[in-house]
Amino acid sequence: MSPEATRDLDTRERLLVAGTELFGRKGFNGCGLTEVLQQAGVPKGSFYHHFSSKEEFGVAVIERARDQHLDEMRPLLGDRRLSPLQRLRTMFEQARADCAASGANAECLIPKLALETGSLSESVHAAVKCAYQQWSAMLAQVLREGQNLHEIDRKHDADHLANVLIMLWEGAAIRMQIDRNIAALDDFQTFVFDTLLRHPGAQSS
Amino acid sequence: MSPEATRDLDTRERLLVAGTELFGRKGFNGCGLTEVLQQAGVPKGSFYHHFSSKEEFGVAVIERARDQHLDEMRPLLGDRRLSPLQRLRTMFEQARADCAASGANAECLIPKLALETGSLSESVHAAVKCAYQQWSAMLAQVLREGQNLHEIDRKHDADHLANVLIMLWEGAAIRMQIDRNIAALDDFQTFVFDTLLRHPGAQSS
DNA sequence: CGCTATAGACCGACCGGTCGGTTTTCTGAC
DNA sequence: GTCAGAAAACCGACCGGTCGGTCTATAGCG
Repeated sequence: MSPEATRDLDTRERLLVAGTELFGRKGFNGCGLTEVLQQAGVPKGSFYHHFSSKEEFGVAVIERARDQHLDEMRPLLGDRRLSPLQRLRTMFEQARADCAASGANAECLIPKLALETGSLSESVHAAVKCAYQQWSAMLAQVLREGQNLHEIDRKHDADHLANVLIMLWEGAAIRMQIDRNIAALDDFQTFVFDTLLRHPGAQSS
Repeated sequence: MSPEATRDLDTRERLLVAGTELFGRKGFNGCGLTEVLQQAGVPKGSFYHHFSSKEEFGVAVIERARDQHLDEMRPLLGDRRLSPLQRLRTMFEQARADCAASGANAECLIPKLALETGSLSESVHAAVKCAYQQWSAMLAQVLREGQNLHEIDRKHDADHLANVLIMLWEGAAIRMQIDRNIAALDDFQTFVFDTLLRHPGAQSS
């Protein structure tokens, strides 16, 4: 990487890191640009060199969170040393651990920002929908594998089930944020892995 | 009711109606007081006679939505002419119809506002938790009845299941707001009533 | 009349964004 | 390698507008 690219990414990245943390905590409209800039240590003129508006910045924060989450999910869901069900469990346990450590992860941040800014722009809308589609597709693939191996109950259509799992996770994430503890995520894990996905006759190991 | 009380409630109620609609659409921080006042046709001095701050107003909006939702749920979940499962189905179908008609209902509005204002005050927090506890208790009671009648699968603990249903509904509500259609709520219905709650051997009618 | 409720001008703070100036980096000519 | 000019990136004072809240005056009511 050339020096100017390093400089460019450094400032921009610092902004995105600060935006991710502050928008996650205070919301998009609840946190002014000034605060983001202070935390990132970037003056206003620099900000507008990189992003044409706060809204474009918000889209970039969402896209970054999405891509990071996908990068995290991919190796976990693709780990062929484990069975499909184990891969799913590992992935959700990692997500739970992320939430326990920092209070939120991309799957919590993105819908939160989307709800708040949903009436603003098509860019936000498109970025969020893209995230959901990718998450859903990845989950559905692993679910299908598990069903084919008789490890996961075939009662539910895999695509439908993937959507349901994401919705349930989002609901649990809301409760976590409201309750300020991760009990809801534990409920999610228990429900999904101990009963919902359980194949009649499969071992729980 | 005395005339001044009518007068008092009229202005206050107009504010709460406007707040419910605008906060639901634009969020708490995304919608300024001026806009609420314009829609309600209430001058600023009057607003501050009834509410000491925007935050207190937000809490009142949440509490009103919660109580209205409970008032709506109660007769549906308590209708003994129907079986427990049918009562649940009717209630969620009514909620779905509310969302289809107006874009949201209390169960969508409350977590949305809670996420946005969660770092603000204990009052919001307390009001939201109270809502969840009441919804959950009501659902759990009906689920338990259905399980006792072998109408609803006993695989899941009723209290746990009530929490899961609420989380799943919240997740579906988020998707609805993001996708701008109610397909996610239909997925919720299909999943919950056609598979999840179905008692092995029970008729679907 | 006294109290409640309304009315709206006003306040300082904060908002997102603008814009002229400065510094740093890059590029091509010599 | 040096240098001059251009481009990229940084810098922060400034802007008009909006924000939530204050406060004095007035209207309405019993």
